[in-house]
Amino acid sequence: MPVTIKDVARAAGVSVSTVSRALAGPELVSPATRERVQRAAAELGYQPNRAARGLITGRTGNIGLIVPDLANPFFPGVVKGMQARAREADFAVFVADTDEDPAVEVALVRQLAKQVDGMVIASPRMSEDELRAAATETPLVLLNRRVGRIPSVTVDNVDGMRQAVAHLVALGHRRIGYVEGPRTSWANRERLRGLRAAISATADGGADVELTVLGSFLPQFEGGVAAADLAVAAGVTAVIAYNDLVALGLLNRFVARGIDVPGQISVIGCDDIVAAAMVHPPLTSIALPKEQTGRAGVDLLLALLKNSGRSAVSTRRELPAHLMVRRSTGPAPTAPAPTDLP
Amino acid sequence: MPVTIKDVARAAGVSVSTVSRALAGPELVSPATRERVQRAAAELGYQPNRAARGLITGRTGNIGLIVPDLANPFFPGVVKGMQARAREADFAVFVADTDEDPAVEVALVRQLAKQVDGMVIASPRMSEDELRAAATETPLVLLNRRVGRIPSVTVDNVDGMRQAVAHLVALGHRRIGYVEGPRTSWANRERLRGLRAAISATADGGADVELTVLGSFLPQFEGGVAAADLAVAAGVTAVIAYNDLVALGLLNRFVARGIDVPGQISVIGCDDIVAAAMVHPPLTSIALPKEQTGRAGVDLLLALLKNSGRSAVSTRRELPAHLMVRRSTGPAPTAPAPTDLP
DNA sequence: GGCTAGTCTGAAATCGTTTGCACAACATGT
DNA sequence: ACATGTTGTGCAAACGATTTCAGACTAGCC
Repeated sequence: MPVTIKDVARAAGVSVSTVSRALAGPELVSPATRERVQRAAAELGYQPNRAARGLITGRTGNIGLIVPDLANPFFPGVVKGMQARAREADFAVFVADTDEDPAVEVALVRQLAKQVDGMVIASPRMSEDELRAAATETPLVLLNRRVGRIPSVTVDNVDGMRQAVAHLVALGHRRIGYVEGPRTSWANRERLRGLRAAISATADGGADVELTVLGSFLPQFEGGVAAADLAVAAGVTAVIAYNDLVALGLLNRFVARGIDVPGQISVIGCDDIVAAAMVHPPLTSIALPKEQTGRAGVDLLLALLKNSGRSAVSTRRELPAHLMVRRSTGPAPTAPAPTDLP
Repeated sequence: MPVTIKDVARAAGVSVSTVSRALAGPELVSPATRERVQRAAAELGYQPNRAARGLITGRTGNIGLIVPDLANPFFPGVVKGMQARAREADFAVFVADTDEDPAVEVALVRQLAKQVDGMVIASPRMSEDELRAAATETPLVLLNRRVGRIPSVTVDNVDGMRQAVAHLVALGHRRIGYVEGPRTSWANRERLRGLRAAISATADGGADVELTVLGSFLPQFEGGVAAADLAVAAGVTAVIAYNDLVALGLLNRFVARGIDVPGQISVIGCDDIVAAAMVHPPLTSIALPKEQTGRAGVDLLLALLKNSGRSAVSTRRELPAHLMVRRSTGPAPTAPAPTDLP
């Protein structure tokens, strides 16, 4: 029932090899036959059988994406970007979710590797060695993380933090808290580094800005809820959270305790997930270009596949972050720090 | 480099046919050789080449999932469920996002159909005829929608609404609003139907409960923001929204206008997305079993594939909904309706 | 012991495509 | 005219599995 290359060959009055060539490399056949073949193929609605092609070329036409948790609103954006770009290049995308479990992650990479030409993996959890090992087995692009010479797409966390700090300092904040995510997270370390750099880059060399690091906490809503009280106890006037989920947890707990945001304490998140704009007050957040991250990941992977293993020309992409200022940040309170509140 | 069936055959001292049989149907070979072959396969780490298998069997081992918008937090849950169930059955899942565009949807179904053995589609937008047509071309399971005899997984929206109405009525509410989603959405019609049924099922036959239908609105945050003022103007004491995104929009606008929730007006959403529990006040919502929906979708599809087209035994699954009561609903205000407020 | 039935196994065909090789046709340079 | 390239095309061999068919062997029965 399905139309094969033979049908096209018969219809065009040529051999199957000619059909194959006419459709693959336009240079390999005469213009006349190419035309004839292409018309025949179009008329019959011919679609090459991917299994057959894959069998001989050794390629699947698929790429894999591994994310720790699809329910984290950061990732759907990335998936969308990947989809779009992959479709343009006639690739299909397998998405796999590891439920934040590094063991599952490793197993999944193994399993998926057989079914795809390469994979993009957003994995804060896997160890560097495991990643390096995986990278030797299959073309690999890392998202939001750098390990050795493995191609990666990252966001300029340091600059994002610079913007956040500049914003807070301009508002008069001098006692800033940072709620850490998982210590093993590359992004977490990077953000902390950026934070410190940003502070020492302020007007007075950062002398009068005090940074309190809290954590680490789970990168989820509950983590933020748990961290909120510590932030209050620490007497900071502004908190920057590892990500938006944590920031929402903070916000939630502050409201529950009757602490005014941003009147008494300002909150900044990271990722700019959709929910950030939906809460009250709307959350100021460091926006990461999610879709672009996905697209760039595919781009790098495609380049990698083209060079079939040798390191691509541009093996790293760093994307800009930018601060979305909303209502959860405001002037620092002049009154005593919220320590002595209910 | 990769280990093929030949390698296993050589290692086990048998022919490739025997290896194939030993691994596929344990009954087809003698226990002794089966044992030998299986050990050899395990030792070599043999993984059958899916392209080769697909070429001869005509199956890909993949299934497709089409969703309107991955950024809608309802879907990641569904994806997770599908993933999990599909992996158990040794299938891989292609996920495609249509950006809420019915045209893209149709094109995508066509394209994807060639690459998968069947697909699960959550499509409020495609027309019934298009869906019927698609169903003849490839095994298909519908999510949250029923069309003719196409297998489907739905949630008991009617019962969900019954619970919501019972909850509100018990709290003393008599003037209830419903914010409609897209009129073309099957789920929207179903929910409205359930709502009406639930009201006429109340103690007094629904005589003193008044339902105001508002809309329709986009099934997104902005839709809720837009609907909020209408709800206030209509003088209802409780609003049920088409989904949680809309409900969050309502909540947001109410807070912005200084209207107390649930003091002056109660809000109920639908879907129970993660963000529902993260806002203030936490949103009462009709929870749909997202992961289970995904799993059930795969189950039905697998059954469909086994019967290779003929209608499966159980061609429909209806899953229960249940109301998650949180803080956005409370006793109806005894004071005059909020109409005459700022 | 010979015939039949049953159980296991292997050889070979097959799926639809790509690609190395050979060959034909024709143009080019001498 | 002949060797030499160049260009376009077809034949046939892969790729790695499944599956049909037939053969080998064992066992059972008269």
